[in-house]
Amino acid sequence: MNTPSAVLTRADGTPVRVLVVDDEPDLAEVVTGALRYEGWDVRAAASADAAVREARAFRPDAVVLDIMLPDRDGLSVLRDLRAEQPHVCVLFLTARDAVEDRITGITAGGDDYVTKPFSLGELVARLRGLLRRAGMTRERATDSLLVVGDLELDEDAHEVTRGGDLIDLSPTEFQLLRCLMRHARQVLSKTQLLDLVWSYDFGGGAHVVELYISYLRKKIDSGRAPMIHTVRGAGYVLKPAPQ
Amino acid sequence: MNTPSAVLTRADGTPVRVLVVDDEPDLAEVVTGALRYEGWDVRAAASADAAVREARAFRPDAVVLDIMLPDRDGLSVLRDLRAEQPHVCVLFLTARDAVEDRITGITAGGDDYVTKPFSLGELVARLRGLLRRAGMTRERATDSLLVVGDLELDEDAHEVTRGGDLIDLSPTEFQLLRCLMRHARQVLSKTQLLDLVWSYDFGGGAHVVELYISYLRKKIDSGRAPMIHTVRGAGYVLKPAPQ
DNA sequence: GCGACCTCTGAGCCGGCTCTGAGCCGCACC
DNA sequence: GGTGCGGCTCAGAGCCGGCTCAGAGGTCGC
Repeated sequence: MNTPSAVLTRADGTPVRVLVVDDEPDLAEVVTGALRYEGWDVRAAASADAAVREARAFRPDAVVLDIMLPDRDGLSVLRDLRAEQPHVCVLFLTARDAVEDRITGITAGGDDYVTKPFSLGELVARLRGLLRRAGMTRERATDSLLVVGDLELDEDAHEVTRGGDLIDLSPTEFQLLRCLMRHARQVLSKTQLLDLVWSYDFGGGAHVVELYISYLRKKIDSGRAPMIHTVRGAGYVLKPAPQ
Repeated sequence: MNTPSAVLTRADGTPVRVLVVDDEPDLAEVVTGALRYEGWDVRAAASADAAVREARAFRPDAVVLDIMLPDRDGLSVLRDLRAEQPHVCVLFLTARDAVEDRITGITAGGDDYVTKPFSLGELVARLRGLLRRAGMTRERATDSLLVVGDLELDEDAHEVTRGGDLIDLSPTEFQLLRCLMRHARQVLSKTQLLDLVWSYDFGGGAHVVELYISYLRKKIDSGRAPMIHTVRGAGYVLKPAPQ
């Protein structure tokens, strides 16, 4: 789905390395798959000890780390990781109701976290942001900007403009648009959008996607040449409006 | 039946390898036949355990996997397959009403699924898409574009143009044209088209094919040199119009 | 505790798509 | 030239996919 040029790479041109640490096999599988699909080099570990061992051998650029592990606390794993690789980026996975004060200290150090249940698109975007800000990749700071035609989306500032006009979007609308923009000129099925934008435990059907597409159209396309197109029986595409 | 140049091959030039996993012998037979017709190297397995065993020996590039297997769940099979071959592509087969649960998130990982009853052309197209995007073949990313004369069909964007003019097609028209273009300069019988474009449980006769050919002609050939030709008693061919 | 916003469900509507049937045309073989 | 078959096209019925609206429930901030 990504064109090769869009793959985030390290300074030396090899794919970014990510270690996924989670003890739930299904979740680990889905996350691993999504990151691999980004073109990254991914390995998985199911416990804290395995994570430390794997990190030593694999030397990842980033670690996706579940805070609730069977054997040890995530924060102690962080200390172990940092002891050997001070510059590794860490993205924590945490339950919503879990204490946030422990985490807030972390984010000050440049790391980030997402709360369960999360969406895969969000996870990938956060990870990309971490890596980019850590200067670990070939992308420049300005590459937080997605551009399709006269439509611009700034992933860092969470800002969207069309033809220079600022457009206010809700969180879900923003994620949906980001997803469409990252795959511009390419039909995405409702299921794909559901899998990327909505959290993995979402029980509902693809109807929500239609609904949010209609919201987006109102905010982005209304009164202008449409950019969001329906492909009946297939899904939706975002394309620059022809002049 | 394909011209050799059209056969999708791995990087080393050997045919793509596909493992078909389904416990219904009839369906497995049909699918296996269709994939062999593409020039691919196909093997079959009738259970999850057999699939994992076969995959170990056969080392397929892609797996067509029925989600409803007698012995095990589809997602757990996926895990087992990925554990040994992290980059194998998986196309799930699933009943229409059984979608939604159990396989959420898989399209975000680059895998895909088709719902029963499906058409063989659809199955093949999805599989080709998976393999192409996984970079497992000689084709480049740009090869989502089919070109015959001044007629172009972009499988990713679901876009068709003739002489630069955008042509709007319904889902069935699109599939039919894709099928004709993939077998350009080659007579396809109405039965073949029926088998490829319509789902395998379609009850009607070949008359629909005539009907849809006439729709296509109106949209593609009208006012220009015709590209779709009738071969009386044999079927239809798509050829570049002579200048 | 209240209000604003966001998210999702359900229902209804509309349009277009798909397929059936019938009639017509023309080629081909008597 | 007649007849029959294969193919083409039109018209219409039914259905399905997608869009929108209205409203319930939840969350967050004040």
